[in-house]
Amino acid sequence: MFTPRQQQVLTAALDLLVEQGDRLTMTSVARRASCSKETLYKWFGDRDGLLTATVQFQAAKVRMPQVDRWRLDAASLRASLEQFGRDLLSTIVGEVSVTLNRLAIGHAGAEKHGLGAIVLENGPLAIRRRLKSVLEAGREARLLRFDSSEDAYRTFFGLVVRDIQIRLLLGETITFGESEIARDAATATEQFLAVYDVS
Amino acid sequence: MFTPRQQQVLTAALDLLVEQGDRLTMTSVARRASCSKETLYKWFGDRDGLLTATVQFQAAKVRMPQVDRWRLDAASLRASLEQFGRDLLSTIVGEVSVTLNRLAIGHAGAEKHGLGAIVLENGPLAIRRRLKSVLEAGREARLLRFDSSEDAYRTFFGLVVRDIQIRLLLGETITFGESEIARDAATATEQFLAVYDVS
DNA sequence: TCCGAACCGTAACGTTCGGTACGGTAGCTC
DNA sequence: GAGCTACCGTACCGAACGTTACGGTTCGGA
Repeated sequence: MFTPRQQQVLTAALDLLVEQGDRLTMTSVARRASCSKETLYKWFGDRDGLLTATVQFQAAKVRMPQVDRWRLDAASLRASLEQFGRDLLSTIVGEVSVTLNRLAIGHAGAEKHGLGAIVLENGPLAIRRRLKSVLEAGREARLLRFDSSEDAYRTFFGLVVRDIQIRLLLGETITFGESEIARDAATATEQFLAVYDVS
Repeated sequence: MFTPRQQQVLTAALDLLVEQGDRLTMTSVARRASCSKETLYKWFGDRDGLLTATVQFQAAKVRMPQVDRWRLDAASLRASLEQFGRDLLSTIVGEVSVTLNRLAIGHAGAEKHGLGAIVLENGPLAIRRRLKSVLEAGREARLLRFDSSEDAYRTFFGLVVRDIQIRLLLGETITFGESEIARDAATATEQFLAVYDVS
């Protein structure tokens, strides 16, 4: 997809993005990456192309661990859900995630939805794909009860994320360590099971 | 706070903001409002001042209906919660809300958190203030059980909003009518009570 | 050793846009 | 009517920045 040298450039762009947000200039990227602007334009077309490539590059780095589906009982289901909650929260509170979401949201405001689609696809939707199969396995095993796995996923998302993401995006500085993440994921799982568990 | 003429100008700015996002120029605002740029700078200082005033102006227009707290029983509590859910969803899915949230998020990415604070204060936090008192009244009346009303509010927020807001911000076009809002608010209330109801 | 491709660094171009200056006008006061 | 204030419309200035152009360097292959 990208040559090693291109990956160096994209890494530099990502760093600058985290540091300065959307205000990064082509000149600053070229300087940081020790490459010429001509090369940037040759490789990525224009500024939007560079940003798109950067987002794709970052997205490709995120590799979701797969979760076992065999031997699903109440305990392992709960553990899986908690794991998903932790993954989701860890991703969302990360500086890179906040930065790229801000970038994509800014682009969406300029009628350019390309970045938004990429971020959506590789953030929430990637989690969703994995989680849905677990949820459906849980239903299959008579551990959960719901009509639409889509709705169930979105409820889980809401219980985990709550207002964290929007507050981070709006600039609030929330310190979120491993322990808070684990606690929130556990609480959200508890609440999710209180709603969807076969009771 | 603002003279009628100033309100005309801010309305024009808000319209342009919804139409073109953050790309609106001082010239376009002046033209749309039929005023001179000199006046804009005299009244609002600079571009950021104009944007801030626009956000404040819009925020001041949103007047939350108060909810009765007397005679709180299970039915009226449920009705209040549903009403809050509908209010929250209606606000969030509105074009103006999406636009101003995008604007504030962009500013937060540029280390200028002023707009983010205003949006936060007049959006989620305004709802929270009202909802918290209802929640605490519910606890007082032995209808709800929770330790932290803050956590309870945030859970309700998550159950109502789910992934709607982030998807809208990222540019997804979701058609959301009265009926969907009512249904989602009802479902969220149901789920909230399943978690926090004294059972 | 020569050639060409790729790339670096930098200079330059053109546009956009925030911000300022200025002349003209309507309305109000004395 | 003179003078003042507030405002409109427009022209202008300067900086930032995306984009292009160009000379110089490195390096692999014939």
